[in-house]
Amino acid sequence: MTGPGAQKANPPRKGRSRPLSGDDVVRAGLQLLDEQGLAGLKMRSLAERLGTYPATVYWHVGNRARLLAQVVDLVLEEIEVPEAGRLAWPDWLAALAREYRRVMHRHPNVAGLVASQLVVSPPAIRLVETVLAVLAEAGMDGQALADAFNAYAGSVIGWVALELCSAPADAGEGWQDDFARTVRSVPAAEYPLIAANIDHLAGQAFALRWQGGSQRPMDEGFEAALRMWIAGLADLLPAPGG
Amino acid sequence: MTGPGAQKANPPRKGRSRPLSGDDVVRAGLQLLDEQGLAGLKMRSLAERLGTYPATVYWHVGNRARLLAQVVDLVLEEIEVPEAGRLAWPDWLAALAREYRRVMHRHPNVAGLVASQLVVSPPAIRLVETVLAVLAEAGMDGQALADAFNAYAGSVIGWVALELCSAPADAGEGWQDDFARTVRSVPAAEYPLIAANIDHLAGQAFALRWQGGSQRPMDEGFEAALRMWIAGLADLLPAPGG
DNA sequence: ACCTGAACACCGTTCAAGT
DNA sequence: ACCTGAACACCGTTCAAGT
Repeated sequence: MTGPGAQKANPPRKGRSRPLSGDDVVRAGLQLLDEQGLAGLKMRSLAERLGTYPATVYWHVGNRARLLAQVVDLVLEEIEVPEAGRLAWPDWLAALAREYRRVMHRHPNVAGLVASQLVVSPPAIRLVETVLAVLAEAGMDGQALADAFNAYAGSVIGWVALELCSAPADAGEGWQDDFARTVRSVPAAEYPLIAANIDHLAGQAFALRWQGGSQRPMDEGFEAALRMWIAGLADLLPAPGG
Repeated sequence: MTGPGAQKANPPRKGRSRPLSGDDVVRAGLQLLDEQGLAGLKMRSLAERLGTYPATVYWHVGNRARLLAQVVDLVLEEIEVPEAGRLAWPDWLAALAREYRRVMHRHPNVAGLVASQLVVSPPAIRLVETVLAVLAEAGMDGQALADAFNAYAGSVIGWVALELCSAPADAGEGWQDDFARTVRSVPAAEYPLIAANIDHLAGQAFALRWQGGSQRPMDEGFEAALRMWIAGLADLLPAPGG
């Protein structure tokens, strides 16, 4: 009765010769995350997209939390680490930060996951080692090295996660316009500096914008933050004469 | 049959004279979030704790997303802004960052929410104004002011969110020990710098730790990051001669 | 080893009705 | 205005069984 030509592909079925692999599932999960957001990445939807049943997805990835961790790893592997030795350490750290941000902008919904999970995974560890190598070359060592790494990594990852946060799913149509109006009409008496600089702040500053960084990238803001981090790192270096 | 003395308070009922207010609900929501985590903050649990029905909670706060936003605001209001004019701008910015972190450590599960939501709310805007005032006093203006604000705020909020991220709920008992062992035994051939500095990194550096900042605060790491941010901000200032 | 088919428990949300 | 009682839709997860 359920003959060929199922137009809607509603019953899970698909021309597949090779059996499904864990990698297939994770890759499809990333696609779904990119297209539909974190809430849209449902085990059921994923199964449907793969032409199987939920239990099959579970067989391959364990559960949703593990799937998300693997998706994060997949994205971290997209990061192309700058060549060592060709750049001075400030330029190298800047280049890696830009590359990290570039990859996260390709997968905006992953940025928050990186920041919210306690990831200890091969792709992450590999990145750590390369950053440590550069900081060590700059003259860092021991506790200072660890501190500098945490300061740099935490700033970059955290800042980009903040940039790429998204609007509440709850929000209706006119929501953005409403907020834009609200922000643009803050009372100058109460908030003189916001009012005086409103053209540089409205829609562009944290807590005063109504679009995530995916809709409206904060390119100049990131470059300024990058200058700040790099200049500040130089300050953490042991005195040259030391 | 269901006489008095319901020992378990299982059926929602509670001695309450005053009707429930929206604030009551939000405050109870924060309590639940602090005690049980984000996944534990369920509309049903919240209703039970308040001695009512889920629909009552919805009547007061709309839906879960709006509840979370209000909880964030409640926490932001705990922040005690340092007095203006008594501190030089670098010290004032450092004091505010420490105070922000202190409040977030009181409510570790809120730190990630601040970073993941596009909040535009009165408590947030008030904080923005005070930071802008200090940056302006330091000599910032216009686009540079906005950039410096974003660099500072994004770094502080992002870094603390990263520090306070939590372990996957999925993790079993021996999970932390397993990870500790894995990290402590990274092959020195592949990861020479991690191996060489393992005592300063294991359990303390991003991507190499197995506890969130709530279990193991990164006090020194934060102070180092703070030095980096402040020193870097000075670098963003217009030249004194300008 | 890999997949099917169906079910369970649970949670956000809503609705009609009460006071 | 504020609350009750019950229901709906949906989603993560599991289980027994197939090949």
